[in-house]
Amino acid sequence: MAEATIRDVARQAAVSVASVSRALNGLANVHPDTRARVLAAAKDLGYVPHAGARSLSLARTHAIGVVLPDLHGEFFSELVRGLDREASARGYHLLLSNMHDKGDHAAQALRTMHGRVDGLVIMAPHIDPAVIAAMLPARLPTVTINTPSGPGGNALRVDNRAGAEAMAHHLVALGRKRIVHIAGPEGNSDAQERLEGFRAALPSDVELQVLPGDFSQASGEQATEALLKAGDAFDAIFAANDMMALGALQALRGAGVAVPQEVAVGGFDDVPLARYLSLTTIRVHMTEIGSRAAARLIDALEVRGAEPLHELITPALIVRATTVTE
Amino acid sequence: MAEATIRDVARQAAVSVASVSRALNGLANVHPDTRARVLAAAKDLGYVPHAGARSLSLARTHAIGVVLPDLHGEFFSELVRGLDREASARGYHLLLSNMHDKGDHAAQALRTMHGRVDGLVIMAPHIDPAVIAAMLPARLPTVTINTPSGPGGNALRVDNRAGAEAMAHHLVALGRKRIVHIAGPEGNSDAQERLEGFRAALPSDVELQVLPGDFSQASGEQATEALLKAGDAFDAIFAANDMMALGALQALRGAGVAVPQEVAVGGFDDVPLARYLSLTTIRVHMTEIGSRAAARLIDALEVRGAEPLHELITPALIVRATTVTE
DNA sequence: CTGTTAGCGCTTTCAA
DNA sequence: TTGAAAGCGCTAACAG
Repeated sequence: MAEATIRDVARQAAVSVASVSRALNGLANVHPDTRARVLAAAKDLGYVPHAGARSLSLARTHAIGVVLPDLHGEFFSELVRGLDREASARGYHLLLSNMHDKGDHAAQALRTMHGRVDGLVIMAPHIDPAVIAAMLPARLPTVTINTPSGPGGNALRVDNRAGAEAMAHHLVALGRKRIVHIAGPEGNSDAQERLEGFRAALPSDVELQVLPGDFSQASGEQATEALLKAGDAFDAIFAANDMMALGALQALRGAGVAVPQEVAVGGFDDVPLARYLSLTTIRVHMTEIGSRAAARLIDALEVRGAEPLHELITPALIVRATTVTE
Repeated sequence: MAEATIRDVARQAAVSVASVSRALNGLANVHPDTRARVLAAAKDLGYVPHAGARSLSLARTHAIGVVLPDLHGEFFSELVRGLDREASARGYHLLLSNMHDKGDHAAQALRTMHGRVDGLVIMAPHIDPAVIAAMLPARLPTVTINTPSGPGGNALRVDNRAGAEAMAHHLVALGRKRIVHIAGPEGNSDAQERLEGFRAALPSDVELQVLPGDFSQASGEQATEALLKAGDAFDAIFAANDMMALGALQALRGAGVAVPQEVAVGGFDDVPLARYLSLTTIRVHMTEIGSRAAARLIDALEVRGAEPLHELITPALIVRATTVTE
């Protein structure tokens, strides 16, 4: 026996499919008796509406597509949690699609979302906005997260610049004069903005040395080890993200360098690990970003004439033991 | 102008919709010229197939539903990453649905998946399997993860018992005689199995004290503090998961108790934090579990006559600095 | 209040 | 090799 359809219910209740649809969807114009019969028949047959068919008919899926790069664990789950919280509260599902591969596979993934979702949340700090725009399935409402986009469309962005500035002011206020920045990957706009904001906020009497990194803990460790070997003097490290800062911390510890007495260390993101290890950092609340993104998208979907909006989220400086002693 | 449909393409290419369908899906029986015209027209119009309509027609969505409880961050992302890796490699999407609420909302979430997904991966260590079975949308292929299910249907389970036994043997081999177990939540089958396996593996000359916990770091910390206050002697703590073990560690450190000299500490899960903090634990590789679950489900979906299978995954003991000195 | 019917966009017999 | 048409399961006019 196949799944019961609306027609089976109609037959069993001896009414038309239209009445079943109306009864089940709680429309007003249904006689109580009819409704009762329909409900009974539906329960009897274990009828479950076919969401796919419903979507096709309504041109509404109540699902939102989520396209993410291969995020570090904590980031990923916090972001998805935020998205899910808002989405499910408002009756939407999440359709996930990691964008690990290069452009080609990603474009493919995006295309297959057409007709499955009502809108898209897309995060791509490492991809040219023009490329993204080109892949987008036509007029699908979209909100981007941390994408270096021009105007037009909804966008949520972390104010990396402001965050990095806050870190700069903090380190300078501590009297640090020879500061090292471990940068993120080249093409990454977050990384770029953090570096620029940091550099711009340093007074001229502070030396800044920039080392390459790739956001991985290992790269932070290596950069720091190289630094130590080179014998250059420095009194602070600001890594473009927490994982690299933790790597730096490890290298310093291994070399017997006192933190924060000799070298202060700051990161960016405030991953759970950072709190645990008392790392001074810039807090980026991914859960909140996720729910805001979902909220904005759903608003755009449901509220007619919702204006596209660019929202800049200012992250907060969290001072912990890697920059100050108690 | 609305989205181009297959009909627009047909008109533009001056062929029937059937030919468009055949051409676009790469069927053999299409004249090269026709195919070329269709491809040109499709590209010209920016045509993207409507996945929803396609699904309805094929009775195949190429999506798998994922129903999870509110997992701790690292768990969640690792599991989802594993699922996604396998799913996207085999051309499937993931439709997420967190099961935070009690049964009612969860059942609702499950129902709305009917007609949107081809199968379900469901994880619910805290819910009665009978309840789950009752909510399942009819004959939807399903694989359960760590669900205390009876036979029937696909199931992946971590061998909690074996893991806990390994920990017991390890602690006993270290000569520990007064061991404390901080347990997980009452209704949770993982927690239960870990306790049972642990208890069963301890020789009679070892004292075991069981304290309640709820898998949160705070509960591990509190339990340990209470223990210290009570003044009972103990030389090892085995927490039912890593987060509680970390809480215990913190409490011990705060009280100036030497780990592992005075008290050895073990956890369960091997979350990233555990590695970082050198916690002895039992490794549960969630990424692998995720991809295996997806693989099994897709096999069941695509391979005719794939036998339902119960797979027991044995986790490994990872010895680190909280139980042995180097 | 209820039933009939025409789609939603696509695939797939079945004939030609 | 192609086209016409039925149909996937549901909703929404439009008549009664």
